Parts: sequence; structure tokens; C-alpha cells
Amino acid sequence: MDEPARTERIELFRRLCRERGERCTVQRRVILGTVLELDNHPSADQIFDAVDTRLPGIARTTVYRALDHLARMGVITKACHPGRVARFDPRLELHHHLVCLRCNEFFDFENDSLNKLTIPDTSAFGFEVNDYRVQLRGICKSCKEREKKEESK
Amino acid sequence: MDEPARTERIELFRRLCRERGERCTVQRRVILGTVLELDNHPSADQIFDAVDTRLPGIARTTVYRALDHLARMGVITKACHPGRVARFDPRLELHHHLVCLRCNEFFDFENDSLNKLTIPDTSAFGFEVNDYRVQLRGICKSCKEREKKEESK
DNA sequence: CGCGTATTGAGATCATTTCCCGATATGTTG
DNA sequence: CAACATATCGGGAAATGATCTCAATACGCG
Repeated sequence: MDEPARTERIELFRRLCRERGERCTVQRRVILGTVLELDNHPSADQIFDAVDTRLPGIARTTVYRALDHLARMGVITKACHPGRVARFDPRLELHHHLVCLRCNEFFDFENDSLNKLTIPDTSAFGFEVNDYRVQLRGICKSCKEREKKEESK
Repeated sequence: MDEPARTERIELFRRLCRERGERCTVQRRVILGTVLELDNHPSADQIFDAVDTRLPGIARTTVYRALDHLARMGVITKACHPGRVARFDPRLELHHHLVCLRCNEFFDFENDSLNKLTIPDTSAFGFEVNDYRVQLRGICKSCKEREKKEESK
């Protein structure tokens, strides 16, 4: 994400904090700024490494807590995927994912017609929908190549 | 899932194993049968507890390995969700999920129009799509109620 | 500027999953 | 249907990822 967009998102966070009486700490702002620079849906650990160069000595715990807070505030989101480590997504706008069922990796996927779905009525569940993601599930390029190689042995 | 459907799925597993030269062990069959009886997308731990009553003394490790194998064989799937423990889904047919971004819980959701999407072309990524899931992301009933209660304090 | 309170840092702890290796069971072949 | 080669199992240890606790600190309000 480019610099103006990052600044804008950080300002949004600042505004939301003020409105909701939440604290906009240095750590939270730097962590947010860092996530916005990473693509490929970084894990907490990758984010920690990147943040540690900007705020040396920051605690791992703080990163975990801040990421949770940022997600609760809606300025980043937690990604849905089949892997076991939490992964975060700086992209709030509608987009979709290719999910590999072999290696659990996932990739952004843009598609106009998938962006035009009408959100169905979920009130019977008392569930309030904010947005949606389509997950196209299958096998990624590198897993396919690896399996082909193993077969031919 | 009812008994005839479970038997059929286990037979499918047996057939696939034979075709692909994989071993169809007692443990794998019992673990598969158990997952098919559980709804609500059981975790490995819940599955272990349930299997332990049928094959007392089974190792936790075996359950983890078998679940992985069953997913690789395509007779169950790993679910995509924002939580940190792996969850498995006995349902192979097209269906969708309501995903709560507060508590990370998710629920099955059936919808005809969501079932009719045409799978877009992903060949540019070298990605082979098997099927898809739409995840409606938002806040579930109990989280909404809990937050309302906390607000009014 | 000063106060009350939420957040931070550090390390311990917990939960979940994976690894290692000797023992066992599976599927195949004669 | 017995014996063999090999993948899988069991058990315990280890790794990984996330959370808890509590004293010290810093944020935002007035």
C-alpha cells in the first residue's frame, strides 16, 4: 500500500479511537503502519520482525494485542484460511482469495462478477454481515508442480 | 450425517485408497466415521475425544495424521476460518459460512444463489480450482448481545 | 500540568501441533 | 494363506504460536 493511503488509514484509526474512547498509542500506530506495508497477509510473527526494526525492544505480546485491537477497530482484518497461524489483511475493500488445500497458502484474487454478489438475508441467525469473501479452493501452482515431480519418480 | 451416507463415504475412502496405493487402516476408517457424525466443524481435539471412546488408547498424533490424510484424499476438508485451531468439515457439497470476526466462530449457511456462481478463470495463477465457499463475515448473535450488554454498563 | 486508567514489557504459561523412533499392521506377492 | 517389505501407529518429547500476570509507563482528559 502506498504512503498516502497508509497515512490516511492511520488517520482513520486516530479518528475512530477518539470517537470510541480508545487509546491511539505509538505502538498501535507503528504496528498499523507496518501491516499496511506488508502484502501477502503477514502473520503476527512477520509483523513483529518488521516492527522490531522501528520500535526496537517492542514486546511480542504488544504486537499480538495491538493486532487484535486494530482488527476490532476495523482498520485491518483477520484473514480466513485453513492454516494454523493467524494472518492479517490490510485490505479492507472487497476482494477474494485463492486457497491452496495442500499447503494452506492463499493469494489475493480480483474479479468483477464476484464483487457484485448481493448479500443474502442472514437475520434468521441473528447474524450481522459486514462484507464477504469468496474463497476459490484448490491446488496452487507450486503444489501442483511438486506433486507432478513426485509422481514421476 | 446419517448412517447410510457415512458408510458410503467410508467406502469411497476405501476405493480411493486402493486406486492410489494408500493404506486404509482401522484408525483412519474409525476417525473418518467419527468426523462424519460430528457437525459444527469439529477440531482435532474434539475428534480425538470422540474417537477415544471407540478405539481406547489411540494416540493424539494418530488423529492429527489421519485427519491430514483424509483431507489430502478429499473425503473431508479443512475449513477456512480466522481461528487458530484447525477445524474439519465432513460436508463436501457446496455450502457457505457465516464467519464471526469477534469470536472466530463460524456457521453453515445455505443459499441457492450463492451456489450458482460460475468459477472464474484462475489459470493466470497456475491455480486449479476444485470448488468454492462464500464467507459472509460479520458479527454473530451472541457477540452482538454481549457487546450490547457491555455498552449499557 | 497532573490525575486516573488503559496499555506496555518481560517472562512464565498454556494450547495445539509436529517430530522421533521402536513396535505393529497393511497390502502384496509367491 | 503365509511371509515380506514398508507405511502407519503409539508414546513421549519438543516446537510453535498465542495468552496471562503484574509492576512500570504513557495516554487523554480536564
